[in-house]
Amino acid sequence: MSENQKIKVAVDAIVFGYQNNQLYVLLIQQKFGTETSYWALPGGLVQNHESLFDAVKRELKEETNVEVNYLEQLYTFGDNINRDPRNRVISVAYFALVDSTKFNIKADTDAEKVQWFAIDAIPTLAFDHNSMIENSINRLKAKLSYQPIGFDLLPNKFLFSDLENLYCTILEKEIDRRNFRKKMLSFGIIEETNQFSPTKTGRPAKLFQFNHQKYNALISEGFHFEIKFA
Amino acid sequence: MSENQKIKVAVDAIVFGYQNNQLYVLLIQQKFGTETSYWALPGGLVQNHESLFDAVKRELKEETNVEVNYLEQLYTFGDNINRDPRNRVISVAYFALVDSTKFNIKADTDAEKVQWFAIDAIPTLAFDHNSMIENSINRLKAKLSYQPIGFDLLPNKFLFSDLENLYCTILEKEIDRRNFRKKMLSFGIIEETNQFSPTKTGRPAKLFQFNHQKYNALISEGFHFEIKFA
DNA sequence: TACATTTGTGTAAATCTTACGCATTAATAG
DNA sequence: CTATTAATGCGTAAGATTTACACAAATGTA
Repeated sequence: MSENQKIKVAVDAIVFGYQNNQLYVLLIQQKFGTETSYWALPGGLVQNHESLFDAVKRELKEETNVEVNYLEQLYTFGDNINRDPRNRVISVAYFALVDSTKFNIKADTDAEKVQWFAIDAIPTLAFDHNSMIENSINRLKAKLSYQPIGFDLLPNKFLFSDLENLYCTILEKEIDRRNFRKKMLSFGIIEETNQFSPTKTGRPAKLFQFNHQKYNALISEGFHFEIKFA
Repeated sequence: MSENQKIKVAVDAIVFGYQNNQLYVLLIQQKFGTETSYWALPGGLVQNHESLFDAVKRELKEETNVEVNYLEQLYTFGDNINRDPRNRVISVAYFALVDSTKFNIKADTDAEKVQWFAIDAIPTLAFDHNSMIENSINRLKAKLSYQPIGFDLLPNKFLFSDLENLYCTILEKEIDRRNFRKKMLSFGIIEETNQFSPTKTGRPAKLFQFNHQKYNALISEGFHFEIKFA
């Protein structure tokens, strides 16, 4: 029983972005390794004296040049003991949300290519990365209803219609515009700016922004965000 | 950067039980290791060709003689790189719910002692196990409202008043008995048996049971359990 | 036989959710 | 410069859910 443990620990990041009414995932193609011909999630082995959290952030920066807004541990994949053909590797997956318009993704040290993939056009990936993504989409969907994380996918200032579309798109549901707006505003965590958007057509729209402080204050009073749809 | 990775992978189990209107956690005292004087969560290193899930179940069985009802991955603790003074160890924590009346806990191969501790009387534990427990209590509280997992802490057949007390105790809230019952029954996942309880005093109470099949059927139709309190 | 104790049940008020349509603003085309 | 198009912004009534609340029924015990 006490043979030496030879399990490797990796981290992987599922980074979501949102643009043009579509949800995207950030993928890379590795320079080295056994599966260089497949696209894969950014990630890699954890260093001996590095926290898991730091490891994901490092890998992301190194491989894609992205720095994240919202990062959360998703799940540790370690039940399929052959998930990586080289060694026994368990992977701690993190999921992240970013404003994808803000980044200049570029393949760096360890990656050959980096690219945003629309989530309904993801190819077959290395290892078990497809199922990791599945998994995190479910988490994202669930969280969207009970934590105000949609904002992390949007620019700082956004249109109400963008926010609404984001919810529609990700949850794959129709939403009543009036009820959505009423509910969202009722929390008091979104404030209007006095800027207007450069819309292409139709009545110009106010830009709104999420008020983190207000939200944190509410949270500490026991407030619980929740938004649902028919 | 590419020095050999020397990180060990462990699993730990936070096993909850419920008795006498109190929530309990199962703890052991280790026979070997650096922290034999502290109580600790059952757990240990994962074997090379064993899934994480199998590892927890094995450790639990070996150390405490408990086999679980409900087992779920909680979180992977790996940010505090000195959490175990011997080596860099990351631990994948699982949380479990059992009907504690059903088990005959006994210290086995690797454990010196095993004991249920009421959660408001937990001593200072080995490693970062206190915070793991904190963490899982929060998860338990949250889950209780949106998954019917309370039943896993109770015997197969239970009194409505037990179920109610369980919710009160864990959530630390007052609950209106009538509304609770009405709501719970409205889901149609609990059925009454025709047995009555051996209560010590007062009107005898019907025994109820959770109908797993019914619940699964509902789930696959998109049903979402949810029970909240003022 | 009355008392203590616990189970079992219904209803009205208040709150939250849903459904739904029209006026406003600006750009564009005629 | 006027009419058209496209999007924003707003309110109300009906329905559903949640909350608050009290008394009768069944048993054991003194």
